[in-house]
Amino acid sequence: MPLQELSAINAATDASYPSIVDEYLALWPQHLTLQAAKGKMVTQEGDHADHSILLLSGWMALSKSLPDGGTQIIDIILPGDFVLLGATIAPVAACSVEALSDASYTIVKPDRANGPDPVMARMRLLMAAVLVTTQARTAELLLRLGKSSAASRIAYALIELYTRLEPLNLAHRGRFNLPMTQHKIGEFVGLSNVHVCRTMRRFERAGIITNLDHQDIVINDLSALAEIAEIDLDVFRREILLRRPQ
Amino acid sequence: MPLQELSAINAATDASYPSIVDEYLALWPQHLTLQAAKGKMVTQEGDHADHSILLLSGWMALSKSLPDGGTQIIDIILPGDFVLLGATIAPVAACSVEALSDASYTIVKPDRANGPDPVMARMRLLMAAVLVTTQARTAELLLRLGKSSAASRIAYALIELYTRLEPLNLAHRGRFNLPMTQHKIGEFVGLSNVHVCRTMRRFERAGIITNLDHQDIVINDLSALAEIAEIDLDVFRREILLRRPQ
DNA sequence: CGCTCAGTTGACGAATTTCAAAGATGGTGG
DNA sequence: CCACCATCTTTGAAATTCGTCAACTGAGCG
Repeated sequence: MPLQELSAINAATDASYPSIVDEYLALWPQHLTLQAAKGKMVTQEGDHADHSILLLSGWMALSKSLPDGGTQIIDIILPGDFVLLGATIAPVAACSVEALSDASYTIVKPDRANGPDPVMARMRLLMAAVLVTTQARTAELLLRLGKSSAASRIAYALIELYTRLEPLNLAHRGRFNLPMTQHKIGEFVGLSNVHVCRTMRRFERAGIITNLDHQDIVINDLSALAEIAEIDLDVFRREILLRRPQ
Repeated sequence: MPLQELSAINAATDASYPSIVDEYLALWPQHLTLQAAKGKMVTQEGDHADHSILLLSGWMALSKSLPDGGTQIIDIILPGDFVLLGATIAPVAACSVEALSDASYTIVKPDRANGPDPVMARMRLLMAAVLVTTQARTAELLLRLGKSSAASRIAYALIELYTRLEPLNLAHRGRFNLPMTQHKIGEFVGLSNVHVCRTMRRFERAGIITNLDHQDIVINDLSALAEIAEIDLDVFRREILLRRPQ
């Protein structure tokens, strides 16, 4: 990736810390900020892990793989999201975590959230809020993989990402940066890269989306996309978006 | 369902309360036991709900539906499992809960687990343990729906259920009661009922499973099934099974 | 310039769904 | 007890969706 784009991404994400990140960092002033370059596996499935990751900027993917090599992305992680890698009961990562773009993050040890201290209680509440929405997203993705066509699933993925990026100020007027190859998108929605390509080209020829230089996507007709995805946008926002406690 | 079988099921499940249920009920002696007849929707997607369900006996299914009517089962709920219907932050059920067999359950209010009281802390730990394994199962199912063939997914589902039922004393020597129609199995693994039928008949003709009167299933060759499902049974048990805290 | 990697497109084949019809089963009411 | 009914299972045939293979293009980078 050219240095120019890199700094552009960082500028955008630095400016967009969601409020939950601010609050977390305030609750834990001693935090350490870590960096991961695009493509780096931050955690491998099976690794020992009893901590969580709080993503500060950039994109990551939570994924699982079959022995034969097939990989499924379970969830796309955006700034402000927690990843619960493992619990004290089961200190083994069930999923891999990979940086989809250059990213920065911080580690959350479980002892930061277990205890009677009111700061810890607040931490628990913040993390619970993120985890509930993560579960909701995963369940929704499962529904899509089980019951929807290729076009519907891709339309759904684009809307999910756009809807989540908008309140983070990472998407404006339908346009956002999508740091995923068609192969990765396929791993997310359960399709081959070839079929992802065909379907997105069809959307593009229909004028529904525009694909600028394979980095930026523009959704020209959100309601058309929502119809293909079988989404009621209002309901969707209510269910999928992160609600900050209190 | 004939009365005979009903009492047989109840006898089996009554005898098999997992230890977590015992502990929960001891922690909360004032609990109320509720009943749900087979087929009853205990909770509808979209309902107001800020509580959890603890299943005491029988089977339930957690599911989501598309507007066009397609339904995907997100998770099969067995005795001892919690269902987190909604959080205080978002008191709306993201999923429906349906009784797959006659079942008994109890409601867990959030105020039973939020607080500094050591009993509540213990409750939090118990619930967290169940929720972590639930998430692990959901992620694994997502991987299967995205990347596996029909045969592999069905083999996987059978092994998942068998593996979970065994420590509950609800499965013995490969045999267990499966209170799901082929249509429901299809909703679980993302296939049409017709293809579920074809695939299971193929397993049966290969001698891998036996289907007794459409109620009881016998896994004759677990390792063959594991190979089809691309599962390492030891790893699988470690990752998927409920670990009780401490 | 030549390399690699990602996107694009066509042709073909495999996996799965849908449609349709024929058994099987258990429950219900006469 | 029997007849009827609804639901579930089973099987075949046709249609559809999607994956694989293969070739070509274009952009970025050394």
